[in-house]
Amino acid sequence: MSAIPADEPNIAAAAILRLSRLHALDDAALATLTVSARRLRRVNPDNEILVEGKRIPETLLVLSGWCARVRQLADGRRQVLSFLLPGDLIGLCDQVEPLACSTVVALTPVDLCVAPDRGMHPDLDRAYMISRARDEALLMAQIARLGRMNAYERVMDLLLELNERLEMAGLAASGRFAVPVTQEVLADTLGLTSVHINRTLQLIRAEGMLSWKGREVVLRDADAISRLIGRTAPRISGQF
Amino acid sequence: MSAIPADEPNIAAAAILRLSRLHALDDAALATLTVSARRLRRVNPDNEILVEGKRIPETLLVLSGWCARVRQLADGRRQVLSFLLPGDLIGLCDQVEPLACSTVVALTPVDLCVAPDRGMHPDLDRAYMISRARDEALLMAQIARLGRMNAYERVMDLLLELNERLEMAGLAASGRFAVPVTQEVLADTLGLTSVHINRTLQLIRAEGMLSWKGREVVLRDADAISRLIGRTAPRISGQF
DNA sequence: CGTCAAATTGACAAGGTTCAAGGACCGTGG
DNA sequence: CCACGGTCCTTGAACCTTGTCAATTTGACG
Repeated sequence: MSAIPADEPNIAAAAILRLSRLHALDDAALATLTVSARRLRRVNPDNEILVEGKRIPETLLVLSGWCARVRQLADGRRQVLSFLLPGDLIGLCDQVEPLACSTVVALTPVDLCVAPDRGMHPDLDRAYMISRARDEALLMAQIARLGRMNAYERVMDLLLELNERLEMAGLAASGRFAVPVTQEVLADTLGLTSVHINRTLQLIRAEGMLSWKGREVVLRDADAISRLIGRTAPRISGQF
Repeated sequence: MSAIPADEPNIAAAAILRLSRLHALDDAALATLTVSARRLRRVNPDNEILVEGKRIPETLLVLSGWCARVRQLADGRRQVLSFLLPGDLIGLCDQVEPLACSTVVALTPVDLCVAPDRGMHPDLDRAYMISRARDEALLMAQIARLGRMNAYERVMDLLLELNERLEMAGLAASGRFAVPVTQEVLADTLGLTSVHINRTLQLIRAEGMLSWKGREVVLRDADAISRLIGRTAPRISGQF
């Protein structure tokens, strides 16, 4: 969590912070990450990073920007399965000939790098495993949201989740963070229409629990909101 | 896929068939599985096999019966995340101190055994990895169902998925299989009420695509239904 | 035959969608 | 610097899918 050379132009800072919080990384692992992050790849909004059914050439690490795993139905309806934020891994799996089971698309300008291979650093491997477990837990949380929460709860719950995840990457503090996506995307995430997302957000803002100006969100009292909607954050391993 | 001793009292047949279809298993792996399956554990309906947040002592293999991964909201609402069918693994993950991120409950009388440890047979390890990837794909399919399908499509899509999964374990043939759960459970799975599930099933039956007597379901023409609702089955690796 | 859970039905309410239009915002080019 | 164009946000009204509540029927089983 220390040992990141201060002179690095740290595009990777958020990603490294998140990974090192999943599992403490030794200097060698940090160095490898830093080196990997130098070879970065930029992807523009709406460009596909992975395509459903195609081979996964390598595991990628999100350094900055937001991506989404999406599934498209035959008639064009779209469902966002999950957001991929800085520090998240794309295409991580133990398959030999892995096929992507969902398309991954950039929602904002995104900086990626190829994630260091497994088997190089035990610490890094551990962080990968924990990351994968959290991914799965997020999918489950998403199922519960879509299946059993109303619009109000879905929005709140998602915002709380984003707050937690971004906080881990140092991208949120005291309930304040950027949500650089349109209400349309939120709608496709929460199984609602953008019209209804809009109305729900207005209701929440009117209640004063939330401010949302431009792309900046501020949750007034995350704990209170958690209690209000009865949220239980996913727990995977010891600390988190 | 052969080599299962014919004299075994084969409670484990379905599970072994499924696993061997995920990845061909050599005789040693089959033998190990067969031995593991001898020490079986019976769980009665509504009993919890894993509890959210508790440690996962060992990976289990479902031999017979249906289980469900469920998430309970604070006010009692319940969401079934996925069904666990014969041949499915419970608690499979690479964590060192893994915590269950969902409760697993028996829906019917269930026979389980402890799954052979990893690292014993390469074939078995591969089957495990593929199984885990499929699990994840099923979660994603579930998200798309809940987020972007209506009641009619949700029911159809779930039945098609169950047909495919049970077929792989030899428990479904030509669209015929048992669904040993109440409409209440289906409702908790599909994010609907049991009343609405009931009405939707009646509609589907009236259209003649489906018969559902007792706990026996018959899909008249699975391919036609697939096309009708624009279903695309999840693909993970080469064959499946 | 009685009992209990599960399935079914009806009437009504509500949450969310649809469609259509107007307004705010922002980068671009003249 | 301002006008233009596009995307996103916002709003209203009608509509429809699904939920709620409560009662009735069915079916399995002792």
